[in-house]
Amino acid sequence: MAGRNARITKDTAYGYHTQMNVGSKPERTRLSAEDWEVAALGLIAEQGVGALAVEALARQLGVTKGSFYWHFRTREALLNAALERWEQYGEREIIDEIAQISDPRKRLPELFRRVAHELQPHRVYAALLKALDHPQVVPVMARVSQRRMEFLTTAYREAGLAPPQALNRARLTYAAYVGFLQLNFTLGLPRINHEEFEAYVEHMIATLIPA
Amino acid sequence: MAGRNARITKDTAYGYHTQMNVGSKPERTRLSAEDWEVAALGLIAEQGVGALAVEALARQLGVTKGSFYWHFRTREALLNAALERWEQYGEREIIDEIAQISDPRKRLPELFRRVAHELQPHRVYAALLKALDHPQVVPVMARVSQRRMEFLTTAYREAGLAPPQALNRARLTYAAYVGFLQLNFTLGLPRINHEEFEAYVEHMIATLIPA
DNA sequence: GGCAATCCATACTCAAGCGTATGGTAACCG
DNA sequence: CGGTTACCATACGCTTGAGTATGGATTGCC
Repeated sequence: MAGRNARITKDTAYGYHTQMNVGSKPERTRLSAEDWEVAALGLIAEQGVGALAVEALARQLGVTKGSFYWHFRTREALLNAALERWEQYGEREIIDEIAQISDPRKRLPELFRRVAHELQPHRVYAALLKALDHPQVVPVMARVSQRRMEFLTTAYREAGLAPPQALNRARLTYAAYVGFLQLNFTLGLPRINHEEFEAYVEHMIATLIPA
Repeated sequence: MAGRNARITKDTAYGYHTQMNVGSKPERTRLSAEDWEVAALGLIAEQGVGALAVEALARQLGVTKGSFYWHFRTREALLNAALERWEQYGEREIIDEIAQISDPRKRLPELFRRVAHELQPHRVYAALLKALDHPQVVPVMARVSQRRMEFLTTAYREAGLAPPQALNRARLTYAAYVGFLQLNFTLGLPRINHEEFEAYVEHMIATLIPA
C-alpha cells in the first residue's frame, strides 16, 4: 500500500512534469506509453540519462515493471521514444515566434532575452549534453543543435554580417549558450543572482550582436 | 595467458597515457597506486567517468581486481585520487606561461591560440563536464573552473575593461570555451576542418578581446 | 638464504537492474 | 452481461560489477 502515494500524472504536461500530486486522491487512471515517455523526460531532466531505470520510474508512477513491459519492448525503446518526443514537441516554439519578428535586427536581442528568461525547457537539453556518450542521444542532439545553429547563422546574416562572419558568430554564440548551461545549473558556479544575470545577458547582446 | 598483452605502462606519462605497448616485452613491473590513478584518468578521458570500472581497468593494466583492492579501499577512492591528481598536475602550465607575457594586451590572444591548439589536455575536462551528476566531481570542477574564471577576469581587466565588463566578458569567454568542447569532440557537429577552425579562433579573438 | 612486507590471483558473496513468464483485474463492447 | 482486450502485479532468471577472503608469488632486506 505504501508506495502508491508518489505518482506523476499526465495532466502535468510536458514542460511542467514531475510534479508530485501529494495529497490528491490516488486517481488510479491507467497509464499510456505517453505517460511513460513524459515521466522519463522528467527523470532525465532532473537526474540525467544514466538515472533512467525502469523500476525507479515505475515506483514514481505508482506501478511496477509489469506495466512498463507492456508498453515498451525494452528500456532502450523508452529512451528513443522519449528523445523523439522531446525533439518533436519540446522545441521549435521559440524559433517560430522569433522568426515572426519583422525587423531582422531586433530578432537576435529578443532571442537572447527569451532564451535567458525561460531556462526551464533547457534542462533536458543540458541533461542530454552530459549524456553524449550514450550512442542513442548523439543523433538527436546533432539534429537539434544543427537546426539551432542554422537558425542563428541566418539571423546573423540578416543582421548584417557577411556569411563567413555570420557562421562563426553563430558558432560562438551557441557555444556560449551551451557552456552557460553546463556552468550554471549543472555545475553550480558562484550562483549568479538575478540582477547580475540580467547585466550578463545585456553584456552578451552588446558583445555578440553587431550594432 | 591471453589478456596479458594489453597493458598501460607508467612511462606513458600523464597527457600521453593510454598507449598500448603492443609488441614490447611484458615487462612485468608491479603497479603502484599512481599507475592506477593515471590509467583511470586515461579511461575517463576516453570513455567518461561512468566507464570507470575496476575490472575493466584491471584488464587494461594486465592484472586482476586483487591488485586494485590492495592499493585502494574502494572504487570511489580511486576516483577521488585520480581527480585530485588531475587537479594538481594536469593544469596550471598554460596559465603560468601566459602570466609571464609582459604586455597585458598580448596575453589574451596568446591564451586563446594556445588553448585552441592543444585540445588534448582538455579531454579530461570535457569528460568531467559530462559527469557533473556524480557528486564527487562537482567540487573539483568548481574549483578548477573558478580559478580559470578569475584568471580570465583579471586578464580582461589588464586588457582595459572595467571590472564589471571584465567579469561578464570572462563569463562569456569561458562559457564559449566549455560549449565548444561539448559541441565538438563530444558531440561531433559538422566536423569543422583545420583552416575553418583557425578562422573561428581569429573570429573569437576579434569579437571577444577589446581592441 | 630466509623472513617480512608487498603485490597479485582465484574464488567467492551480494546487490542492482534488465528482461520474462504467467496469472489477475479493470475497462470496453457486443 | 459475458467475453475480449488492455493494463498491471508477482515471481522468477540472468548478467554485471562492487567488494571480501585467502592463499600464492615476488621483492627487499638482514
